[in-house]
Amino acid sequence: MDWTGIVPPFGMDPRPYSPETFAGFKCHTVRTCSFFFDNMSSDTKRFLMEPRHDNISVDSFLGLGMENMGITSSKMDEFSLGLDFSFLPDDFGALDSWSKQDGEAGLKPEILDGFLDEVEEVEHIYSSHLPETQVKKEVSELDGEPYGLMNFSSESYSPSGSIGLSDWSKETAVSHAESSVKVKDEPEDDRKPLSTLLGSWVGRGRSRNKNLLNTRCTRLDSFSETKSCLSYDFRPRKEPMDDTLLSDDPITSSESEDDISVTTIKSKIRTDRRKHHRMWTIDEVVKLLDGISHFGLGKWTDIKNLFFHSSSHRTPVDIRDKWRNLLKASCSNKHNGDEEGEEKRRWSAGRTIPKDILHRVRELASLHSKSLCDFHGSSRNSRKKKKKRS
DNA sequence: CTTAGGG
DNA sequence: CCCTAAG
Repeated sequence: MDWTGIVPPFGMDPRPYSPETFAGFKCHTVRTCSFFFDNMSSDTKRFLMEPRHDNISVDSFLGLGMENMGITSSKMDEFSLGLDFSFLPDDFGALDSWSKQDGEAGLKPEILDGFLDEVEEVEHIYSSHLPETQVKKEVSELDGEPYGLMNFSSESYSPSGSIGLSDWSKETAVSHAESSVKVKDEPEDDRKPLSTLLGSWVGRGRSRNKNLLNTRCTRLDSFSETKSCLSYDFRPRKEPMDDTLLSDDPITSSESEDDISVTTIKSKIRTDRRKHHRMWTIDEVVKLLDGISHFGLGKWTDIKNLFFHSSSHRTPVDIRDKWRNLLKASCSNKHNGDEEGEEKRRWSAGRTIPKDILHRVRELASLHSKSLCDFHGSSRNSRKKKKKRS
């Protein structure tokens, strides 16, 4: 097989596994199996690798072949911590009955659905990289297998329509094939080491570009790392979402994933990693102030879309919080007589906000009838905060 | 979903 | 930065 253009997960060499068998079914050829395996989502891999037990360390699998990439196990810990396989049941009775070619007994629909989604994604990847004839050939090699993995045609279930891991994989594959990961209109793009990047991939996805992505994570807010959001979470944070990619997705959510199953399966393993703290730059603050003067107070989403569109971080809430802090600072800092240059220097040290900025803050605040210095901590006789919207 | 407010 | 309650 020609490996060109086929990108193994996370830059791993595609061939270290060479599993003759895995997932309980035999592979006709190593290359078929290996390819199939590599392009499978991690969830599916694990599902197949560990049909009965849920307590095998993910690291032990993910670490496979990673040593020669200089990825330490501690870094892999960071990576694996962010993964949530909770959508899989604790016992894999479904698979057991399935393996006995019993499609009915003990086969929980939601489990099957989830698994079929994965299979679909595998098929998706599969067909996206191979000529059709070759696909059919390869698939037919698997067809006769006892588990009949590929026997489930895509019409045997309603496609979830979720963007899915497959799309992300394709995206990544393409980018890697072109040996250039495009970061669109993100000037302050700071490339992070792989460990950090992995950490970003698996961090909480919630509220990241939520206004753009919520179509796929509908009603799953509370479960940041559920299956449906996995693909969402899996994106590098620095990578702004491609609007075209989003908009051309006809089906907007995987509502079929009923809350009950998600809720019941929801894991206790909630990796609660905070978003990386990003210092606000002067430029960002200026943009924020410009946004407020443009839209007025409270139009955080508008401000975000117009002035922070290229900043994939900085959610409307972030912007609002920053304004809150600026307002507070403008109050406490209003009796400051430092000269300009000194302020700028200290700003870079993260200490003081330039006076002109605070001036604008106060200006805007008074312009919008926002009483200054009425924050809880600022004055001891904390007045009631009265807000007036335009 | 978007905002406001508290932590 | 996070979470939650309100519209």
